[in-house]
Amino acid sequence: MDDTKLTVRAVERALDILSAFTDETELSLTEIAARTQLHKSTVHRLLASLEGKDFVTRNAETEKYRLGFRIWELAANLSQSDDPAIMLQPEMERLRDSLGETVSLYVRDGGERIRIQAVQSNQAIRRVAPIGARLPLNVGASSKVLIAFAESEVQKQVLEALEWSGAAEKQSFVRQMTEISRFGYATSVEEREPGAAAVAAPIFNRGHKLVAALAVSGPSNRFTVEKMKEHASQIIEAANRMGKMLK
Amino acid sequence: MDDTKLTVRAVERALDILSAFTDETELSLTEIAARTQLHKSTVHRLLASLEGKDFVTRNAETEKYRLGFRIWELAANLSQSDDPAIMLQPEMERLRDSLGETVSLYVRDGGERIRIQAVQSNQAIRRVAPIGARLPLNVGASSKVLIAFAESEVQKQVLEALEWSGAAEKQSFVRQMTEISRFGYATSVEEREPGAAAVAAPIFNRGHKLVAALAVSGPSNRFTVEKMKEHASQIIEAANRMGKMLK
DNA sequence: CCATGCGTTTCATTATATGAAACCGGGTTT
DNA sequence: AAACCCGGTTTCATATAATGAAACGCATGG
Repeated sequence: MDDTKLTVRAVERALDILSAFTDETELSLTEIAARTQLHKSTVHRLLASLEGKDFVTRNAETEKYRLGFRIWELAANLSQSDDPAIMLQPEMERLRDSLGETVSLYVRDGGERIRIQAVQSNQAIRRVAPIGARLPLNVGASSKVLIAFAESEVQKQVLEALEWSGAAEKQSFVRQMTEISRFGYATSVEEREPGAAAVAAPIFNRGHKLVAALAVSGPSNRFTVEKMKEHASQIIEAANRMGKMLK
Repeated sequence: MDDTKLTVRAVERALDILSAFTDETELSLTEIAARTQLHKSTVHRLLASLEGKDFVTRNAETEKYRLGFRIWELAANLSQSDDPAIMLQPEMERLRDSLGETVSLYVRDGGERIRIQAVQSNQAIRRVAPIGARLPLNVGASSKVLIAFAESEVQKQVLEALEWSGAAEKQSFVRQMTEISRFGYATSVEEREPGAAAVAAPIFNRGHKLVAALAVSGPSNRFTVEKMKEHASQIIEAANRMGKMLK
């Protein structure tokens, strides 16, 4: 076992303990021990350290542990961050590393969608589209998302833009939209570019307003429909997390 | 050196690193090392652990470290807490342990103030007042705070209630109010109870609305005017932190 | 009164965190 | 270019410090 550890086990364990509080707001020592698969004694010591630094406190009534005020302090100094494109980048990289495909971020600007951030897949064959690119809003997974979750007014506009096309087209369009808003994500296969496929999910800010679409895209032979469905929930989760960062 | 350590040093250090981000949103490894008085190598290992668990990430541009999304996750699950009296209790205990005096929390209800939470000094001689007690709004440090930082309408009401008293009284009252709102805290010595003194600071929620007054009180011989002034900033800080927890 | 469950403490044993020093890469200066 | 500096990263010998089994204290309640 020489897979050189460049991390500190005790710290990782302590952080696991903190992470346990994503599910529950209050946990007893033994509950924590159970969740983290650590021995009581260890958890106790770790909790003592966390409590000493005010990362957790005990509810004097229930004797259980909960997150301490230091988390607030950190979170406070955190939300005032600046450029969303930069803020969201780390999370996008996480997703890229997890799925191995290019991840992009789009916003809607009138009848266009603009690619405001991207982290490239590091695989040999990959989709490329420059940051800042202005793309049509009528094709592509992210476009659909940006429409399906937009205010109804925007949707009306888009529908009117379809004026020239047949009633069947319109109907299909409407059905697609309802489906997307139902499942929470959209897919596209070779819509804008031959050989390219993508999944996209909406990003809502803390005020529940649609602000962007998060898209994962790759070559359609590698990025099959099954794979896309398989990854959808993960992408949606990432989008949710990202949304929480935006006010 | 047998002062039994029931804490884990590595963890404490890691938490110190996290705490460093209360001041700055972005720090480089060496900056952190300087602040925490730890050796580069150690910081590096600790940061690797923190990064692995997504408590910090690196801004891909600047190569510097910043807080990771796990902090958001935690903070998110944190803010939905329920009863302010319970939420704020740990922070009040901190203050009590630091100053050694009884800490109370008051809200205004019409022409009264209500004590909604308290953590007692553990010293022999101590001020006592039961939770839920409804007290007059015209005397006491916390009363003054609850008036001085209230909407002007409330202040007008209180002033009208002083109708019967002389113009000099009124003027003195107004001057006191402006002073309090200027310095951010109020004091009282033997106003409501002989032998008792108190300092109070306002608690504003995240919407900058006055929601409560935080008071520290003790016997006036022990809790002198000098001591009160000395502790004022600490009390104000605690009140600020507590306010951040309330939406 | 004895079981049960939880938090806390002790303690020997060894894994494991530590920090000095060396290393690496990329800028900047000479 | 060579030399230098300055971040970040890795290595490695050392003893420090984290570990977990077990025991303890202390409630609660069967």
